[in-house]
Amino acid sequence: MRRGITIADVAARAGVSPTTVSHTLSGRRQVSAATQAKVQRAISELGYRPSAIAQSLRTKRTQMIALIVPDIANPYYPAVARGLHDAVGEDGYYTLIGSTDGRRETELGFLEEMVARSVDGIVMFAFAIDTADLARVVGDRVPVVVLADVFAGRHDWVRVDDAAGAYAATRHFLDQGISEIAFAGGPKGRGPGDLRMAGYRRALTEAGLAAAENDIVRSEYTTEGGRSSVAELLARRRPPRAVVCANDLIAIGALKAAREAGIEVPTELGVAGFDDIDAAALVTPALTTVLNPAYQIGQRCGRLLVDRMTAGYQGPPREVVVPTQLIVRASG
Amino acid sequence: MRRGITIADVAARAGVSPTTVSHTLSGRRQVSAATQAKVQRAISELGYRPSAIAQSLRTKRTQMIALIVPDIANPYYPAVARGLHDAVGEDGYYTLIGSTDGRRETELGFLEEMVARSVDGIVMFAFAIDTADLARVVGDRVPVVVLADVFAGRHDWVRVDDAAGAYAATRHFLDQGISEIAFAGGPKGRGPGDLRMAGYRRALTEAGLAAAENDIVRSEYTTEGGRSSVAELLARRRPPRAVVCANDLIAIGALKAAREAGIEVPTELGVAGFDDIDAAALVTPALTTVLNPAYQIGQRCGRLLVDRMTAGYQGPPREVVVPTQLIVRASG
DNA sequence: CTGAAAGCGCTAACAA
DNA sequence: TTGTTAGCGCTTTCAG
Repeated sequence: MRRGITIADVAARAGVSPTTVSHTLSGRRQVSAATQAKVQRAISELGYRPSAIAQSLRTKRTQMIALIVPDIANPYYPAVARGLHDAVGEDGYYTLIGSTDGRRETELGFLEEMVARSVDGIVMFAFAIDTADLARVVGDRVPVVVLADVFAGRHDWVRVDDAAGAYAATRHFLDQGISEIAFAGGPKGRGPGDLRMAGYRRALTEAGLAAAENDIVRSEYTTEGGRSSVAELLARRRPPRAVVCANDLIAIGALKAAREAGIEVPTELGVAGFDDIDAAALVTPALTTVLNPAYQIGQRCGRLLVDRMTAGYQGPPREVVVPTQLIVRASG
Repeated sequence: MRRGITIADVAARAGVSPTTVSHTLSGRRQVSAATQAKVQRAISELGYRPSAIAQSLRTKRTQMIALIVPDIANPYYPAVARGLHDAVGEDGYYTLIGSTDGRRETELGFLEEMVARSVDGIVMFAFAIDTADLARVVGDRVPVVVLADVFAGRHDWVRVDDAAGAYAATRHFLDQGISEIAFAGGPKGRGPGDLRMAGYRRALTEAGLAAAENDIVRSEYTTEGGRSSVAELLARRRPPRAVVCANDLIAIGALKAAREAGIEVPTELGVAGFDDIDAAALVTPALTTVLNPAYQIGQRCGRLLVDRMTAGYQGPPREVVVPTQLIVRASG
């Protein structure tokens, strides 16, 4: 590993001061064309690249954004990461990613580390920490965009309209004249399942149908969870004609349960999912689902952050709600 | 944004020198228990966090690793990212991620940027650059692990055993007494399809069967590509009894083509994929495929890099071949 | 066991 | 239009 070339080396070679080299590079003050040429020549002859570290120490800006997610291997988050990447890339920001597994200690540790590294902004999918934690660890040192309702009103916040999405899916069945509609949710109080259930409930109520507690089953957000909870639903004396699911994996489990019970989808049972993961379009029958636009969410996070970082915006916390969209396929 | 607390503040408060604070933190020299206590108290009273930037400027180490991939939203790469993340995390390294879309200019730009930011190591899925580019931009400043055969022998290199995987899938059909086996590949010369085809060929040859050029179709690495190329195969007078596909998306397209042609899988047509993406287990029938262990690949990259970065290894470039594994499901 | 001082590579007052 | 100088916050000789 050879020693690097510094701005002083370039200055010496070009016969100017380091200041002038710095300014030719940044354009933050006038430099005569002749001098610029000399400097540029020295730079390319030496193969000089400024040290981002030294720049950061001086300017207090690192041009780095931290993205903190529970699991980067879960396909939802890479899509967010890509949206963020694309949104901030043109402003010269890069993304530092960490997976926390949704564990409190890891979430806190990662936040501390990111603050120590002076990232210019943080996008955080917080599962286990609260406002007090965030205030203590980050304070007002770094702008944060959160994706969790516990921080509502205290930080910029981006979310998908979960309730409206599930509402649309439920309406979709109602509009087909189906009224026996069940909901296959996630574990109580964890993840977005409850918000989605609220949308389902509202659609039924508006249609003059009471959502019986009986029509709601719960499981983990997995294929196996959906399979077993929906199997139970289908084994009843009066099984539902349709089931709205809290996410696509549960819905794929529902398809499996129907197949095992000899029930045909969509003629005997309509199935709707939520998220539109890649697999949704690939299963048989292809899944009707609610698009959860991860890419857009990442973009919006990026824009909120860039606004704060460039001081283009300094007002109170904003809430951005990204709309969902019903994607009708073969399952309902 | 309030001004940060520096090591000098802590030193002042604890009544010691910055040197001593530094050493209590790093443990790089003996500090008396009493002094340590004073320093720790001052640190927690002030909420001091050392600046990673200043540390990096001094020590020339950033504890950051760059991961450069064509598309972080493609589910294969996040799994690699997670493996890398987990492998280097315990050594205190964090991962900076960039998506290049496989474009030469973007790949080069990203590399330059990472060198300027003094990352301690680079993991690169190179699609468009060559050894000369890498030598010019990175030189010997930063250890690089590549995942592309054009750099063979010049950098540490990790790859999956593509040929062996496809060989195993082909053998799987041969062992069932099936000898009319086709191959649905990717575009010629792009991606791992050709290596996988070589494994397919070898299995046939070893079984005393000539692989006719006729038994090979090509398409993009997509579901639609697989659907159309396999549809053509199935429309022939003597359609194959099995098809080995260059990746899972093509294989899922093959399932679709069979369904459309009224051909039953696996009884009339066996289908095998490659990669074992999440969707492979979810389609109907579930896909028999070759596990491409992205997570492990990420881990191995991480370990190679950590070895280099900590100077635990300084020898010639190494080549790590990660084994594949046939996963038999319902499609063949 | 502890401290003083130098300097990593850069930028931004301030001065010419 | 350009240069001089003083740090940014830390680690590490070197010297007690």
